[in-house]
Amino acid sequence: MAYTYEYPRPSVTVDCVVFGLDDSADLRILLIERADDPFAGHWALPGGFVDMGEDLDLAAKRELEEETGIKDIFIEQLYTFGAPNRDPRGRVISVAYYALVNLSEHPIKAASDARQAKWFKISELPPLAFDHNKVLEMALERLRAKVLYKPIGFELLPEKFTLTDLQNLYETILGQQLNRRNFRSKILKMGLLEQQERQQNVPHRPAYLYKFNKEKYQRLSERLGEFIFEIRFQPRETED
Amino acid sequence: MAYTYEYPRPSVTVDCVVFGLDDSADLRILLIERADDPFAGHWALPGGFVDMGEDLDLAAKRELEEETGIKDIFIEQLYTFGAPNRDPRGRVISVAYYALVNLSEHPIKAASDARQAKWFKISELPPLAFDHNKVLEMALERLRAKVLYKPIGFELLPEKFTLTDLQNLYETILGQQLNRRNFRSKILKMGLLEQQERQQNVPHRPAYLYKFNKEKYQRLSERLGEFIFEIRFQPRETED
DNA sequence: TCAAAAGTGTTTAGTTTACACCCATGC
DNA sequence: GCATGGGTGTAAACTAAACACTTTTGA
Repeated sequence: MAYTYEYPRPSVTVDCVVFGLDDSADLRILLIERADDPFAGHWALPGGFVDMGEDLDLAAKRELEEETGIKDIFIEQLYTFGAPNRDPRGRVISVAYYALVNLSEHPIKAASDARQAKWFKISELPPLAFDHNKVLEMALERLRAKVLYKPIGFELLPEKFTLTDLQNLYETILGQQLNRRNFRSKILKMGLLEQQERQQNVPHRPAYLYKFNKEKYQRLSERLGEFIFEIRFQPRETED
Repeated sequence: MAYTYEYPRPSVTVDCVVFGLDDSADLRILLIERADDPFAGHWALPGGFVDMGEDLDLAAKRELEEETGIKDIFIEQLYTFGAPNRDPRGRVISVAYYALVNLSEHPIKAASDARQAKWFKISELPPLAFDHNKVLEMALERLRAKVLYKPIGFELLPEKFTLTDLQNLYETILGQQLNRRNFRSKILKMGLLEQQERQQNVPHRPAYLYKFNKEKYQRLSERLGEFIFEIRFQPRETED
């Protein structure tokens, strides 16, 4: 069956930049190996064509699940890329999303269509298909900026985590070391973390686990607007 | 001439939320009256179909100029709206932009195709065509959030402005009164404003005019990252 | 001389930074 | 008992908020 229109139309795709944190608190990105041309054999962001009648967000979630088995995660629209020649097949406009996932609780499955999916360290990325390097770049920027004023970092951690886990997360994403004492004070003073039981079986003093109280955050942010959650550390300027 | 594809394709449009400040520092939005169905006679955001081979940003700028005569302004992608039934003509995905313009220096021209364009006060908006109310809502949110940490407010002012103009702008956008003394200290301490000559012919003590030094801002923000420019006033919490 | 807005100094409270010592556990 | 991270108290520097008086101009 064919579809005919009076004016030419672009294709529309969705692409997802999926971030995860590995055991050593390194940031990773989920990529799939393309089976077909263009860019067969290259690594690319998971994604695909939007169905007619399908909402964009749903298309992003569907493609992600089809290609990697991952579902029920934090996902948000990033930006729409529409440079005329970004796809050699013709005019393809891509609505990009970024997603945050807890690596340990969302193992990737073999993709249904035999394309393999793999977590790459941010520091060891292969060259990507299409303009996906640019998309990824922008997603990283967004993540770094947003993590400073929205509590989205928790999406990368399991439900219960230690303050050290959380600090490692911020240090990884922001690419800077933070003072332990001050980090803890700042985070706890917000009153959004709930202390749980202690860790078990660690070869050192066991840390308390914490849960992020999302409901409380949402209640407060409705009442108070932005910046209930703000993590920022500006080292004091040293004299020249 | 007709275009035939193997799979159905959506149409892609761009829509622009254009903000301006009027003489009494009220925020206004530029709307056009639709000539044709759907929503003939209704007010809508300026916008239209993206040409094949045309970059999205360019499409937004082109449509804006065609419909309102406005060009060479600050414009940035906002969000892509793609709910399956947002347009009665079929599947239409709209990449929304928002723009900031200095109302006095960019008068609107009669639109080429006789549709009229008009500046509406934010508080006196008509019901809009399609999902444009939602788009506008999101643009406002973005503007309110972004003005706190990026110096985009200056785009709404003429090149030279008084500190009172600037303060009025922030009070309008944020919807809250600010302390004059603290506002001035904060803004001037950043070192990004350059004092010019004084106002003339005002029936009170003439204020100094200032220019925003964009180059200096860009240099600093490259070196120092986010938050060189930060306007925030949090009234101290009162005891209950 | 009056109205209207411009411009500034200072106190106080609160926050952020920087720093160093003790604690609990498994091996 | 020792290695490993966990946990905390506090002084000093800085920043933000709140407040009220003086200045300059045109009418």
